[in-house]
Amino acid sequence: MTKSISNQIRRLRFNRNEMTQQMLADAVGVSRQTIVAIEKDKYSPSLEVAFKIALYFDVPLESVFQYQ
Amino acid sequence: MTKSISNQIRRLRFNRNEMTQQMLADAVGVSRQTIVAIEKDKYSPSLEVAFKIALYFDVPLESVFQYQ
DNA sequence: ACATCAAGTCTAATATTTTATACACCACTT
DNA sequence: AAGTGGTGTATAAAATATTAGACTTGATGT
Repeated sequence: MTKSISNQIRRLRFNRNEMTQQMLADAVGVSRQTIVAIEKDKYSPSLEVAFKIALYFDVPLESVFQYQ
Repeated sequence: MTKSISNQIRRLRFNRNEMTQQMLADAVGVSRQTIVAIEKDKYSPSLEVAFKIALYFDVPLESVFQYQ
């Protein structure tokens, strides 16, 4: 029953314009390492970074990140 | 244009069962200080804590936290 | 074969969030 | 007047997120 956070960032990147981690990092204003770590589920981001990513992709936060 | 995060936790607490900060903290599994700090916009929470709060109130994350 | 680019890993430093503790303030009750 | 409960504040410590740098690997192109 231990819930965890998953995300669709990789999918969104490729659906977008095949954008690279670096491009997304720049667009969102974080480092590439942050994108790598989140994609690989090394840790969950801050709410602020989560919102920035959702805003960039222009989708609701819950379609980027799932808590289950 | 500097966006920031606001929240409706206080409103939700009172609409719910007039629950106290301590009750919410216990229900969500964080300290009361965390609830105080978030309510007072001292910092924005982790995505995980944000999800836990939304889950507890049984509302979408975006109706607890707004990024604007 | 060499160069380049995207992605993954590692480590160490910095920044931010979370906790614990203690105390002050206000409203309410006895 | 004294006690209680809910909230706000302050501080320092612990935990977690973020950054920067260097290096590796695989794929692709010249």
